[in-house]
Amino acid sequence: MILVTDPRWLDETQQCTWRKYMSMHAQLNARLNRQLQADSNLSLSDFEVLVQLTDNPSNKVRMFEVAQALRWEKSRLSHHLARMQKRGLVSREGCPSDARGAFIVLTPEGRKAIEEAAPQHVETVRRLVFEGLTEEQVGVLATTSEEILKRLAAEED
Amino acid sequence: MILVTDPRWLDETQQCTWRKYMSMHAQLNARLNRQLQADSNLSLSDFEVLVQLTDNPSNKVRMFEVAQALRWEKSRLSHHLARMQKRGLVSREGCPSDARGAFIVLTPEGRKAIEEAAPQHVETVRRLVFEGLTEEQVGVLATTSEEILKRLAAEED
DNA sequence: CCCAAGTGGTTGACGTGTCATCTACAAAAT
DNA sequence: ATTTTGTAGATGACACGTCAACCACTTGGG
Repeated sequence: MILVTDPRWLDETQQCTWRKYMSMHAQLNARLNRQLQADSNLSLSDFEVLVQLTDNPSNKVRMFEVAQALRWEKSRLSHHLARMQKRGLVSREGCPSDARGAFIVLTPEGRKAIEEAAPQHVETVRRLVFEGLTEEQVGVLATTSEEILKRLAAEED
Repeated sequence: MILVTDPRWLDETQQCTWRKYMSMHAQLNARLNRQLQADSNLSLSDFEVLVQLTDNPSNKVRMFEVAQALRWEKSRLSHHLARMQKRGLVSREGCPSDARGAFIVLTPEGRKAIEEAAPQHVETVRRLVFEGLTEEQVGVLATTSEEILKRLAAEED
């Protein structure tokens, strides 16, 4: 029986925290997806793409910029946009200054969709997450996320 | 311009925290999946199922118990087990006391797979997550996860 | 100018997750 | 005993994500 802390393993607290965290996120994510889908016929991914478009005043962004912002693989974005385009949420437009490139453009329906979806979605996030946390807990969540992001970035191949 | 805090929206800090959190989790998850896949040819989901089996001394668990423990939809588990069975990681066995039921059984290959995968996986989690956090931050992560889990459970339809 | 290397984006194959529906059996109600 | 209701699990259709390979264009040496 080993009682000293092996630096290569997780202690009881860490393991328990890890399981709770993973379970929490999986369920939270599933819930948010279901809520969005049921109320607005959008997935969380659709929502994130639309946010990128509305964040930009021209409602028109280069694909690679969206991919960078969301840290999506380009093929994922390509597939996803194809589906969103088929549903009329976005359209594509060539880029004059770089013949390879493509703009993705928010359509009126896309705008309508996110404007209808946002309030309920945000309210769900607020109710499930922030309503139950103190300011300090929110602060720790932010710094914790930052720290992990830093480590992920540092190990980028 | 509204300066008072609207209880139905998120303030700047919350919104920023939320975006960081979501981005962090998405990347962390992707990284863990890639690491497992590359080193052990397992997905995170495979891993979680195998953990359920090794957690039980008989290495044999009823499907609905796994589904409950992981909070997976039964159809998801059914599909996933079909794929795992095809790869030889688990096998199925009828249940004598309930003719509808099925046991899922860890095969020797399944045991070998998780025993090889676990150390590297745990080390990756430790390095990316726990190494950078203080004990207190870990504690807050645990209580935060618990709080959100509580709220998810409370709203269960 | 030309060619090699890089970048923006697409495609196909395949594993994964959800929903709705279905079967077979079990348990409770009448 | 029969009928209803519920539960365990499978299945098919479809949305989603990743990987590897690809095409078209750009860029940066020679």
